[in-house]
Amino acid sequence: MARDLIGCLLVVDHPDGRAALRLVETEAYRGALDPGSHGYRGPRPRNQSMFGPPGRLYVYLSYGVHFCANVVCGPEGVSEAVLLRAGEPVAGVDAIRARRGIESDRLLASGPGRLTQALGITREHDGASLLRGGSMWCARDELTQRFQETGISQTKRIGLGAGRGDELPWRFVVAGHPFASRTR
DNA sequence: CAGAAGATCTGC
DNA sequence: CAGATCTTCTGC
Repeated sequence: MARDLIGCLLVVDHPDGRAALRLVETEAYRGALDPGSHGYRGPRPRNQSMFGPPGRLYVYLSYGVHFCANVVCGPEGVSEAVLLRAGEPVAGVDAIRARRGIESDRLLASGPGRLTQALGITREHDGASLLRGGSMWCARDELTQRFQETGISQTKRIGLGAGRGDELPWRFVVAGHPFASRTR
């Protein structure tokens, strides 16, 4: 699923206009099977939405500072999710730039915290549905298939400590894409 | 119950 | 490279 989301559009209708990113970097987190997942040790107040039905957002506060957004993928009770790590702005760039408060194009949504800030996603969007009828959704367009075929690299996930599944190749990124996050 | 670490980013 | 500062886990 994390791979399938590469090249998809993430669209958010915000009061100040619609913005969209083309996803270029994601990571898979596999719940109870994955010591790197927030769902590994079962439901908690913070991660409730991970255990809910699929097609919703799980948004959490990272390091007490930045929000990170996941798409919940597993059936109810199974906390599988895909962390959205980076995207290229394709619509609403002015609104995105205003929210980010920077000039550089490349840094607008290249990193999980930057991506949520770019789209105006906060903890209030935790549990929000990406299915029909909501104010945010995922979509494919004519370019999505190209991105899927252009070359998707698979690497270790970023920022995990040793023994937390840090060797697993569950990060997906469009090879060499300038809007991907830095690999540190 | 206190301390530490964590799916990060910015500015010094 | 330190700091910001929320949530969860571990050890005493």
